[in-house]
Amino acid sequence: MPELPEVEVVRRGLAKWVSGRTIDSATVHHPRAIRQHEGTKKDFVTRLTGRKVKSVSRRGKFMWFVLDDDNAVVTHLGMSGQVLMQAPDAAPEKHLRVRWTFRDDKRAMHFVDQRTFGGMAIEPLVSIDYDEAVPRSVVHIARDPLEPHFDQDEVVSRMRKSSSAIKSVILNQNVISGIGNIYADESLWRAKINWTTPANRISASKLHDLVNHAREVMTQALAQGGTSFDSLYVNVNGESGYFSRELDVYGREDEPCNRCGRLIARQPFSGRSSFLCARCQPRPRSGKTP
DNA sequence: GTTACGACCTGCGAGC
DNA sequence: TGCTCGCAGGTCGTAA
Repeated sequence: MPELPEVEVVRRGLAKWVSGRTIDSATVHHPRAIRQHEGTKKDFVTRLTGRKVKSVSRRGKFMWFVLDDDNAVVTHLGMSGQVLMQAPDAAPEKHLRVRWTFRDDKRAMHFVDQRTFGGMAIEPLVSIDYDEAVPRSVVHIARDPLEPHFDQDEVVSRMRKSSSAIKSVILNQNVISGIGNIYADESLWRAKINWTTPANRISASKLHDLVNHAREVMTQALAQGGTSFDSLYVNVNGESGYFSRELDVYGREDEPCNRCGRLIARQPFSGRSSFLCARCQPRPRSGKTP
């Protein structure tokens, strides 16, 4: 499941392969892959043909190709999206959704997505602060902890205004971006916070601690190429990351806690799962457990 | 304005 | 062996 480290691995790979190259053709193999694009499939293809890719940027889990006409191709990997650089004559993958070829006839770009939660859309770039520009649909996404202008004091302040469970708050991409289910559980374990704790009942220093752990765990994951549980996440060369071996709680139900030895528990959370150590991360005293 | 929850989607494994 | 069902989960829209 691609979260910030996995998307950044893909972005770095793409930056090497496509920056400065001119798109020769674009093919849409599944309409759902461009459902966020405001124009038609023909419009998507026409507007890409002949455009040069200047660079590849990212905020949180959103990534975009900056084109030479001041538009951007916003790309979200969803749950199962992959961007692969393939030989021009490579056979199409079973779940190939969008394909670009380039005028230099070197490797083509394949957007592959089994569950089609991801997608691509061409959008204008909008100027924001610090002389930066982001695609229109990314304006509402908060800065992620790896960005140079990430304002941690402001993020903690926003967190403390919410009465929601802290896990819901750190998964809210409008508050802090890039964190998904895996790194949320890992950060909360490192900070010794129970995921059900209302955010406004956690001290500012503890929330700073949590954000620092989130930054730390995602930086470590990035250094190891991201977290791969199966073939659903790979880099642009089709290679898996290795951080799943370092996870302390996520996916480790009934295994001993690396800190205290108590068995890791799995709890339902909004239709999905939360993993935690009940000893290291005790429930809030008078809080209600969902 | 804030919060909670369902819908979207496909492959895989468990259970029958 | 083959079928059904639950699970995985990021984002968005809607309801409360």
